[in-house]
Amino acid sequence: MLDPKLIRQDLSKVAELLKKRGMTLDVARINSLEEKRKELQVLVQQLQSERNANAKAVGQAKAQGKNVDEILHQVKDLGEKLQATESEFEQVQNALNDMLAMIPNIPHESVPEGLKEECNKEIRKWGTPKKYDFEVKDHVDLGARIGMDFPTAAKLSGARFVVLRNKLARLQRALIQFMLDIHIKEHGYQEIYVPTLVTAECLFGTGQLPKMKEDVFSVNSEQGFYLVPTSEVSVTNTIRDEILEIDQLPQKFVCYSSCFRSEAGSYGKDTRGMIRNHQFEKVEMIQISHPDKSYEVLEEMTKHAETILQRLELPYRVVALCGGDLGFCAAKTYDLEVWLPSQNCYREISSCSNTESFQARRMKARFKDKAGKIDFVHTLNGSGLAVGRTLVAILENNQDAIGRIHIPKALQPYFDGQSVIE
RNA sequence: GGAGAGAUGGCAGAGCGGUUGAAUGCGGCGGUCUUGAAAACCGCUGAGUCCUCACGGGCUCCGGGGGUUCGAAUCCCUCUCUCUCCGCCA
Repeated sequence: MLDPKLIRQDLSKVAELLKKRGMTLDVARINSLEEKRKELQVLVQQLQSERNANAKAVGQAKAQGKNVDEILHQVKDLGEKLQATESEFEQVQNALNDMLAMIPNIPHESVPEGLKEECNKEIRKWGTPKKYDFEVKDHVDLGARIGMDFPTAAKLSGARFVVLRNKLARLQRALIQFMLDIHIKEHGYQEIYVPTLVTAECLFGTGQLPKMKEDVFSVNSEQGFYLVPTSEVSVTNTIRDEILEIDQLPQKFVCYSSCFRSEAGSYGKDTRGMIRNHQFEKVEMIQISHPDKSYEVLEEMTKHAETILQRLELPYRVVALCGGDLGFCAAKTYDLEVWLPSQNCYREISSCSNTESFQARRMKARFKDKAGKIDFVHTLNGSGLAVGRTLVAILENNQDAIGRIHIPKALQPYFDGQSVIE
């Protein structure tokens, strides 16, 4: 959520800045609602003040044993008037809040201009895609022989799921452990385990609701749970409604969890394989940062994700997303894209974003500085990494002519010291 | 699943229809004292929001929502969560 004060004071500037995303703000409607809001709020508070004064007068009169009929008569219809005004005010306020909740974050000034994917800016590249003197297979073909089982997954749950058997299941688990160990031991993150079934309130906090409702699965339960599309939802919401002491910052969490996405709106996209499944595993980094530090943190966190790819010897590039490609909450995002030989291109494997105070404001996550001044924290999140896609990348990049998979050195200790999946 | 108890400021804990945003204690901050520290004493110490250039002033919040009332932390309804006992269970 943007700062309501900013919206009030400089709406045209906000509208201008949002154009970078290709977003058009309904300035006229916001202005007229805002005007009404002000008028009604002043009126409501005036009436409330009157009511309070009267009630106090009654109390005092009674204490002195005086007759109160006269005061009571005077305030007879105040209640009704107040109630009517209050409900009108509430309506306007709700309408305004609903609009506010749908406005995306303002892009950082360093975000590349442009609305299309092609406008994303390559920041750096690491590694060189291998040359293969044979026809490369994609992960589906490679996986079929060694335990990647889509037919069975389809039997269980339908399209966009996978069953991993035997060594592939083991490989996935090794990757999770490997990533967690690096982030915990080398990058200083604290491991955290969280629920993957959460309330609507959490999803509002991290910005998936109300606008991105179609992307998340809701559970048909009494409690109205949702399945998290990323553990960012649960982890970031741990600080909802909190006022942290300044020395509690930064908070660095790493969390492994399953993630669930409905992938509505991506029909026909990546239908083959395990690039875009309804359920996938992810190791997620979250940082709760001081506002002054959050852009340093973003750089640092991106490097942390890169470390994993480097250790796994997977070629990748870092891309700064352009305005039009930014997620709803993000002020700035770096995507890490890993080389996939079968597609002959780089594909997203991690996304690191600074949401600044956008999520913090939605969830009232604040901190208190030394002087006692309270302000919103900045929240950042980054995949470190998407495990399923990492598995795909390892299979495809490390295949040989006879379809064996060579395990990267750094991962071998997590894989019983084995170097090959035959 | 059954029976009961509870939810108040950073924490502990009073208040159970009127001038209480809330006694008291602890903690925290500032000061006096001290070579320094401790102790003692004094003062301050919740969040949010609206109007205002400002000075100020108002409003909201005692787990969430609704109701009764001129007036609710206090009464009623409802939901959530926590605790105790019984049952069941990975």
